[in-house]
Amino acid sequence: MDTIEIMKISEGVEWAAHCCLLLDWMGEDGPVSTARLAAGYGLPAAYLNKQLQPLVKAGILTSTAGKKGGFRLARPLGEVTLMDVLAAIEGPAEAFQCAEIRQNGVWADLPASAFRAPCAIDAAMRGAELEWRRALAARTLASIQSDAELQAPGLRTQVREWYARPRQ
Amino acid sequence: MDTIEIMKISEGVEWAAHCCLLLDWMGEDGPVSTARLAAGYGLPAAYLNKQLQPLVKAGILTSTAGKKGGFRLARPLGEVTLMDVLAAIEGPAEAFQCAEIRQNGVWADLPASAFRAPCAIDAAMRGAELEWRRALAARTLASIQSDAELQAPGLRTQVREWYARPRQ
DNA sequence: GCGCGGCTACTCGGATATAAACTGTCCGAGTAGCACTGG
DNA sequence: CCAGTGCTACTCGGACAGTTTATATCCGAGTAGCCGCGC
Repeated sequence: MDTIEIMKISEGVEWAAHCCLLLDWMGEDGPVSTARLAAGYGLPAAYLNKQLQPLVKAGILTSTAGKKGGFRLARPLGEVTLMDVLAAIEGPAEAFQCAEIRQNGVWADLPASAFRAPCAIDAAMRGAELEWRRALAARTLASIQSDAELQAPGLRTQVREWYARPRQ
Repeated sequence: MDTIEIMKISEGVEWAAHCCLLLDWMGEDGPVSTARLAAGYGLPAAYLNKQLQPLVKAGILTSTAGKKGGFRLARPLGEVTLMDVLAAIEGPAEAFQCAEIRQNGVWADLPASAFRAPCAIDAAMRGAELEWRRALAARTLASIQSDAELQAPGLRTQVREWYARPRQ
C-alpha cells in the first residue's frame, strides 16, 4: 500500500459543509445536537463536535447548551461561502508560506533594495492560490445546496423523515 | 504563541523551485552538488537532497554521482511549470478528498441513482482547486526567473560570482 | 612519453530517528426542561 | 389551579491520548577523476 495523499485538507471541512447543509434542512426543528449530526453521517460524535467549534467562533453557527440544545445556523446559507468554512477550520493562513530562503546565502550580500520586491516564486504561488480562494469565496453553501437538491429532488423532506424516524 | 499555519504546502516546494532557478543560472558550469545548493540558501544539505530526489524521478532534474557530480536541469526552464514542481513533491493527489460521508447515514436508503452525480460539495471544491492548478500550470519557471531578473538586474552574474568565490 | 590500473574523494540514494500535526476520546461546567411542592 | 424551586438529563467546550505525516540526520553503494606505475 503506497497511496499518496499529501497536502491534504482536513476532513473537518467536508464534515462542516455537510452539517451546514443539513442544519438548513432541519432548521425549523430547532437545534440539532452533535450526536444526531454524527449519526446522520456515520461520524465520531465527539470529534465532529470538536470540528464544529471553530465554526461557532467564526460566527457561522450558534450553539446552545442544555437538554434540547445543539447547533443552529447563525445566518442563511446564502451568506456563507466555502471560503468561510475552510478559513474557519484550516485557519486564515495561506497554504504556501515563503520562507525567504533567498536571503540566507547567495543574496545575503545584495543591497536591501533587492528585497523590496517580493520573491518571484512567492508571488507566483500567491497568485495561483488567490485564484483558488476567489473561486471558493464565490461559491455560497446555498448554491451548493441547490445543486444537491437538483440532483436528488425531495432531499429536504427525505432528510427530515430520516431524522424523525426513531433510531434503533 | 498561537500562530496558525495549517494546510501547509511542504517547504520542499519552495526549495525545489529556487534550486531549479539556480541550476539554470549555473547551468554552464556543470552539475551542482547538494552541498553547494544548500550552502547557497542556508538549508540542511541532507534534507535538501531528499527533497530533490522526487524531481529526478519526475524528469525535471538529472543527477550524476561521482567526484564532480550533482544535479542538473533535465530540460529548459521554459518547459517546467510550477505545477510540475508541486506535483513532483506533494504528489498528484488533490488537496480535497471527498469521503462520500453522505452515503453513510441519512442517504443510505436512497436509490443508487442518487449517487450517480458526484457530491455537490466535492464538485465545488474540485472546481476551485482546478482553478488553482490551472494557474500553477500556466506559470513556467522561465517566466518566474524572468521576473526575478527584472527586479534585480545582473542576478545571474552575481550568483555565479558568489559561487565562484571560495567559501570560508 | 603514454596507457593502464588502482585508489581516493566525493556524489547520490535510501534507511533510520525525531518533532509536529492530525485524528480520536474522555470528562467536567453549565444550562434548559421538567417534575414536584406549596400556596 | 398556578407559581416557584430544586433536580435531572442532556448539551457543548476544552483537556487528554494515539496515530499518521512531515522534518531532519546518518551511513552505504557507486562513480568519476586522479595519481602512480609499468611499458
